[in-house]
Amino acid sequence: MDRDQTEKDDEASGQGRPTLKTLAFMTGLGVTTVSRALKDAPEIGAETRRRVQLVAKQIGYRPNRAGVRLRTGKTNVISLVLNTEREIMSFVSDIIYGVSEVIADTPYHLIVTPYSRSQDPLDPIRYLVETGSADGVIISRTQPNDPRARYMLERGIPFATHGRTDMGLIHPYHDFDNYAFATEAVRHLAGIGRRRLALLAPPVELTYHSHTLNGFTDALSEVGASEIPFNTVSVDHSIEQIRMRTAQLMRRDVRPDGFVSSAAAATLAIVAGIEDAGLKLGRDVDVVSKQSSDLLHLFRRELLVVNENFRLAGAELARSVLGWIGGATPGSLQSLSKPTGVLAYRPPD
Amino acid sequence: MDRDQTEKDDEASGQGRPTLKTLAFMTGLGVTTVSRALKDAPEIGAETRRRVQLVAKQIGYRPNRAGVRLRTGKTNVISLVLNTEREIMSFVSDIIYGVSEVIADTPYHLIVTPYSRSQDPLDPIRYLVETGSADGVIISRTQPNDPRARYMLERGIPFATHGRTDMGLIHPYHDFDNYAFATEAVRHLAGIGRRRLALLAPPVELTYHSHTLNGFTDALSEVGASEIPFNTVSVDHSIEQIRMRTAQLMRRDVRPDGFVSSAAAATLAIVAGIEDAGLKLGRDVDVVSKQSSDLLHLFRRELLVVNENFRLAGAELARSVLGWIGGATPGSLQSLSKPTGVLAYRPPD
DNA sequence: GTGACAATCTGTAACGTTTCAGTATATAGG
DNA sequence: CCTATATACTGAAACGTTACAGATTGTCAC
Repeated sequence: MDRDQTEKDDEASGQGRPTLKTLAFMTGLGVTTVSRALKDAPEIGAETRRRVQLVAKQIGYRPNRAGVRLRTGKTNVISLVLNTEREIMSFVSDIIYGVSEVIADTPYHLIVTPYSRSQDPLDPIRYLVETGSADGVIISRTQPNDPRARYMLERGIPFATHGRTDMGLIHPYHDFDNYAFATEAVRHLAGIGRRRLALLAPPVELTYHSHTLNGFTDALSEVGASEIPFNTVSVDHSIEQIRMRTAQLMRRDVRPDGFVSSAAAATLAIVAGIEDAGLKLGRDVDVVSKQSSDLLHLFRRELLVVNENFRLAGAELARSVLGWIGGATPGSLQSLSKPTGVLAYRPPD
Repeated sequence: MDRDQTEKDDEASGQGRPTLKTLAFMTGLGVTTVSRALKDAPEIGAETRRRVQLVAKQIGYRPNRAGVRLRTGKTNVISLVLNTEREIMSFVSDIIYGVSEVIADTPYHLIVTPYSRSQDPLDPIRYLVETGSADGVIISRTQPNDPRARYMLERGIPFATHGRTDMGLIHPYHDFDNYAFATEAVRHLAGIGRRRLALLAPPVELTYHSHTLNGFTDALSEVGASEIPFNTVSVDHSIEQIRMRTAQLMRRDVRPDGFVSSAAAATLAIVAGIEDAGLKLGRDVDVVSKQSSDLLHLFRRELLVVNENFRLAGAELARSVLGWIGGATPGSLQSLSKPTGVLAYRPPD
């Protein structure tokens, strides 16, 4: 009956990962005190605080995530939700790096939550919310009336969207100014004498479709050019389809002498289609394209390009989510990035 | 003094997420029994087991990850460790999707652990291992003598490498057969009359550098062609540098009439460099390139390409790690993928 | 010397899970 | 009828953390 209290402390100096108990043992303090000292609670003596923090640093103490998560519900996780087949390749890579960059010196981890073909985009969101798997969520492929944003807004879970919604609801977002992109593209094409323009737009269901389209048509009437409809394909279509449709279009009597393309890979297809029809880029037709990495000018010197920085988008989105988690007001966490360093430039003939 | 026992059960039917306690309350069983019934433990009656599992399914019970992790140490997390600036773009995206595909119907989550410029590649690994943040790890940019693999092998944490090591240690890996790629490339070039070949190799420190180089030189002597050294740059160099060096090389007296390139983006730069020097692809020189998405043939019809499937690599790597976690022997979890559907084909003049 | 009060520190309980060491109940063996 | 033994279930403890409700000092006013 007398051996029960000496063994109670469980060899707190053991070789496993240090815990609060280890620290308590080493400093001679209680676990509670150590816990509070580490988070600068006010009722801990200044010297004690310093002492605890010193020891903690020395032995490389790191709070156990599972312990914190179980006790507080805080996961220290940001989830990036991605569509497995429709997402642009460079987007995935750059946005991940952008997010990483921002959360690097925070306790946050980035988890990637994919959803695949034919699955309801709401599924992964429901999963995350129901299982409380993340403190914050980043979604892309945002729609004007986005059920995911609505859902998360209702449950009060912090999130940020890549692209805006149009539901009269306020939430953090980061968006590229596709309206500005389209207008600048059209103006530039008009400036070099192009009059009949076609737009390879984003898929209709996404918000930036209308942004792009509005910019395109507004600028068209501003410069007095006309539109050659090209809405049987979007940037979501396969390379082959876009190529084929472009070739078809270019063989018509009234064919475009200028293209505006919302994605780099699609632009490759457009150019291929143009050349399939026996026409020449820069002579018969000019193409302005968005790109996210500086490669299109290697493809064809004649291409006119505008840069969209996905890495920046990732960083901005991460900042927004963290801001919301940190208590900032959602309305203050919205940002729009202007077409940067418009590289559209035509080499002299 | 009498109100203390009735409230003890904590309103287990409450509206929060269902827990084992909720299930225990609903079935009238003990928490322990429910826990064991859910995992098909032998000492639970057949009917009880079915009943519990039915109720669990009905109310959508999902084990709390933090609870499991705290109790058992199992994180149900696979970590993909990536270099933030050197990783190939399409690699990141495809490998993530490949991994996702495999872990989709497992309880595993994918977390991305980045490391950046000038940081010791061992840092993120140490972090993961020390904090016990993952049950399994996937690394890329594998070196012949890879400290990361050694480290994880020592600590007994399951991992898989993209690319092989050469340390006499056995561990799961997935690799593309770059030796075969290089030999096939050289043979093909020789077949169309090319005699002086240059190789744009992977960075020397990575294992697949020597695989590629060996395949290249072995095939060179086999076909009796000669090498034009081009080792001042690797696929890790910037587009601009590769372009410039290529142009320099092509202006020399003895210049290559064939290139083998280990990466698609680098190939763009090589072609640009060739054209900078006033030469023509397909006439003065041919280029064989690896690619991971089917875009290079759009860039220049004359390009000869071999496909490497990163999505497959991701899936294979995930399977390996899960296999190791599941108790399989590391030696049985190695795979090598052959150059698939070698598209190297020369359009007739 | 007593009471009040601030300043510091501490034990206990709880988050949800699994494991350990049982406790009942029934069945069979002698 | 009593003891073994298998079957089916259960409570308590523990993983590491934080919140709550004290507990122990010392200081100061009166």
